[in-house]
Amino acid sequence: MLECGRSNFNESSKLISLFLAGMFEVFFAHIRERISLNEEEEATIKTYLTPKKLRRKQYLLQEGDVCKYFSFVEKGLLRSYNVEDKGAEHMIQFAWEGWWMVDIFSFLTGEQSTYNIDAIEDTELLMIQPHSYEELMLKVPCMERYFRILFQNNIIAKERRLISSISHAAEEKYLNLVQTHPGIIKRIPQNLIASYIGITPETLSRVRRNLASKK
Amino acid sequence: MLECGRSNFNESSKLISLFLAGMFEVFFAHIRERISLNEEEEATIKTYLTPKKLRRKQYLLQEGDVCKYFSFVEKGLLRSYNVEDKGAEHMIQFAWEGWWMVDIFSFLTGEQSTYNIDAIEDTELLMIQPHSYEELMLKVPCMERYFRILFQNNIIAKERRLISSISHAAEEKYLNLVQTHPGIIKRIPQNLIASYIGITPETLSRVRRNLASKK
DNA sequence: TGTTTTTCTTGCCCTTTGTCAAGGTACCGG
DNA sequence: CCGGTACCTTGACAAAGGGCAAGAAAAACA
Repeated sequence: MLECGRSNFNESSKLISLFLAGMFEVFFAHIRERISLNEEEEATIKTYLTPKKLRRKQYLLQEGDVCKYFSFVEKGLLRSYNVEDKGAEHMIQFAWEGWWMVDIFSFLTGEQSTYNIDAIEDTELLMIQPHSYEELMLKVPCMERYFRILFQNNIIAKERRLISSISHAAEEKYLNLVQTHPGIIKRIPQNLIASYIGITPETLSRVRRNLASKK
Repeated sequence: MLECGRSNFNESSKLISLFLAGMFEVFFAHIRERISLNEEEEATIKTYLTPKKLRRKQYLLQEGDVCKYFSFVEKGLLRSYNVEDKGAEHMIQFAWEGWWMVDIFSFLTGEQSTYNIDAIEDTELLMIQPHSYEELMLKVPCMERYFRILFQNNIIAKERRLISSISHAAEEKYLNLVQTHPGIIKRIPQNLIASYIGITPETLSRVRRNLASKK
């Protein structure tokens, strides 16, 4: 896979190699912000990743299945959520360019997931499986460091969301979200945002009306 | 520090060594559940840890200070919380035997903390400072793995708390907490538990009365 | 471009939770 | 053992948010 730099490439394989290079662009930019890698390590990492495309509304994981992929979003937008007995959906996470998506519990333990993951927009992913995840960190030890740093930052983000959730009323929770993720608002339907902050779509609509009239 | 196994120990230094061994008991048990260590590595790790005792109500961190310690609870019980302008406290985390406590954002960035951390019970800690934290992982690489695994599990726990928080009504949130941390209820005052799940002490009191009458 | 589906807004009413205040209970420290 | 502080419970009322239903607006699709 991905043997670049050979001399007898024709025009079409140049296009393929360009396509493949583009495929990892966001991914390695993200990693290089956190750790440094040499070319050999980059090449090794690539062999552990499986690219995949998802169309809008397509599922990556359904409740009851085991989460077999830790997925990096190169392009597009995913959501994870669970569904109550009564049918209500609760947004757990969104992931767009530069974010990972997974049910980490199911991924690590192999137990059935209670989450659903699907695509809000057409999406391009790089996926890694549980055994590859473990093996990659043994083969390329600095990836252990990368994931440790990734998780540190995720804990900070989750802790902030949690504080907002237990501390504030609907309006403040919404303003908080707009502030921390200004980009989110334009790409994600309002009813999903409402669910993400734990209020109904009607309440969010009213909150936004009040905010608009205040200004 | 901690050079054990010398032949000329007298009675009193035996007592000291026993005391010091007890001091790390919970800590190494916790680590050994996640990774394996040889004696040399254990000895190295010990040199990075500072023991500390806190009395009930004593502060480990106050809002506005920088969080200079990543603290492991050997014995006792800590809480972290922040305080609103109006004076309301919001519990962020509890930590008892086998848990770490820190404002990880402030610890990693050196920026001022918005958290307070204090002791609910008399507490014994093992603390590590930011530069030691980074250095330890370089000297004992499997500690990088340990923290990666620790953070993975913390993410799972935080995600569950978050789902409970955005999905459920007061009663369900309380039952959820009782189920995931049965031990918590006995040691932590009810008003702090209420704050932890984002409801008022009055509401929690009513929830508990309803639950008691249902049975 | 027209049609269908999804998403958003609004009004009305009801439930849940918060607020304030008072009184009781348990626990801690001298 | 006694007094004070912290904690818990209860009631009455207020406010915030949820549920339902209908219609408007926007987006997707063919």
